[in-house]
Amino acid sequence: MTDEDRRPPSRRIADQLREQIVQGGLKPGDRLPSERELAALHGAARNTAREAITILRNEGLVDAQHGRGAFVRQRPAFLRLGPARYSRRLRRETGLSPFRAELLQQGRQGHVDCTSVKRVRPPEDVAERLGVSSKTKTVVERENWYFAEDTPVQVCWTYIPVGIAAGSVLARNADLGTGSIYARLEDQGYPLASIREEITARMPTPVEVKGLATSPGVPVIELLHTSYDPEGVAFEVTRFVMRADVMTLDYTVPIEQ
Amino acid sequence: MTDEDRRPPSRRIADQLREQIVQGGLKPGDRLPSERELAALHGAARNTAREAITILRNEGLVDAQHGRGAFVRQRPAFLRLGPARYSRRLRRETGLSPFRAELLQQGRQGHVDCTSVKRVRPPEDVAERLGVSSKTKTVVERENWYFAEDTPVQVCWTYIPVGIAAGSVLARNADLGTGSIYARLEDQGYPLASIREEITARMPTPVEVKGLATSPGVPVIELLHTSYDPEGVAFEVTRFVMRADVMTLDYTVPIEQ
DNA sequence: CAGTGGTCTAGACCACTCA
DNA sequence: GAGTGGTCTAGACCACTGT
Repeated sequence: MTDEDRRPPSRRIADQLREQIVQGGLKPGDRLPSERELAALHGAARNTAREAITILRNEGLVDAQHGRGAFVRQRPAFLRLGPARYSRRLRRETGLSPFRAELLQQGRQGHVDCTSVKRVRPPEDVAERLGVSSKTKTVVERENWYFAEDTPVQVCWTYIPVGIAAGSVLARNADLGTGSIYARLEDQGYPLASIREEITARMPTPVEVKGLATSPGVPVIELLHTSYDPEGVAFEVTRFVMRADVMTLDYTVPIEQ
Repeated sequence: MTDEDRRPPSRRIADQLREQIVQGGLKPGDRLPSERELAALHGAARNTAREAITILRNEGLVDAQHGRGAFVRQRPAFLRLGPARYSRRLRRETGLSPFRAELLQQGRQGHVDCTSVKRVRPPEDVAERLGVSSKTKTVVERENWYFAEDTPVQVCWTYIPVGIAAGSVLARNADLGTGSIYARLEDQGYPLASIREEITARMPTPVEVKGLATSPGVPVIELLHTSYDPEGVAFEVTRFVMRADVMTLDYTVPIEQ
């Protein structure tokens, strides 16, 4: 009656499949009926069955694979990133970068590829946070790709004022050594005292879909990180783009009275 | 040559429109050519032009309106939510809830609707954080809808152990009074000392699309908030679901040495 | 090879918006 | 009423995956 029948067929088919997924009749990893099967089953055209599956893909519930079928999406083990990864103690004890240290704590493995280091004009929002001009090449940009067990999970671009990076390994694409980037920034006279992180989410661009091996229906988290020294001077900004399906951010913050 | 021509027509049309959008030839709020116009323009079927627009919608770049056309999406003014909104000082000075206090600071207006208060069995993850059983009705659940200038921006479900809420206004759907929920929790002997927030993003469910008046192509941020008293006892958990297109989370966190 | 999803065509009717 | 997006049909060919 009522709503049930007013729904267009593609919605009805989608709703029915979704029901089976959330109820557990279709489990993560299970294959859905093929588009042609679904169409025959519901007395509809194949495009209509296809539209139903598209709806579920856009909700992130289903993952279609060319030539294989459409599958109930598996949520990979979640990575957690919290501010604890920036602590000097952790850096000293493990000698690792924040990302790898955090992964290690969770009993996982990962690596980071630095794909480019160059001097650039900073984006507007980065320039603002660093207090430098966005008109000229005032910063060093380092591009990094992060992998957990060989699957890409995030990209980032780190911006460091030229005055801080110049002459140090920070301005070159070379091994950053023990303790990674924050240890080198400390060497330059900028110990990390506090961070600001601004977070939002959006759909990935086509480039990001390719690079992060994600699929439509999976958003990305965009995080703008700023590092401050004990005097409150911003000395580094990083823009992260993370696969939302594998990432949880985790903040514990004292509340000022 | 090469890649340009191997792309299917729908992609080519989408890429071309995207180019115009990011270059600025098509500005936020501008109407795209109609599906029929696009089809004629490219010598393709209407469905092909439509597919191109669907691609852009799924990227969150375009918003289609039945009977009116497809428009380059306007990013509404961003709301910022930071931990500062939980400070007792702000609560005392304004007498407002964290949400309205934060909005006020940004020169904006909003309101909150509490749509239900009942005793329930807590979800697994909530029970875990509160240290209560998820088998029985150990918590009071309060559902709230948040509006900024009359547009819905987030929903949340707040869970308070029955032992803390019972007998107080927290267990009833009534005006919470000056300072709102955290003032009442303080009255009950639980002043807020620190918070933990766990953040991820995903596509909205159909119910959320309807309730938050968002459209496909706009993800939601899911935030699990836990409140701790000075002894580190968790006394309240809230699950937020926020429209990612209007929301930025903003954390400033000291780094432990 | 058969079966799958990816894409396209050329129509059709409906529901909505706006003048 | 004209124009828009929303949905559907019944075909077709391609590209990919598996056996």
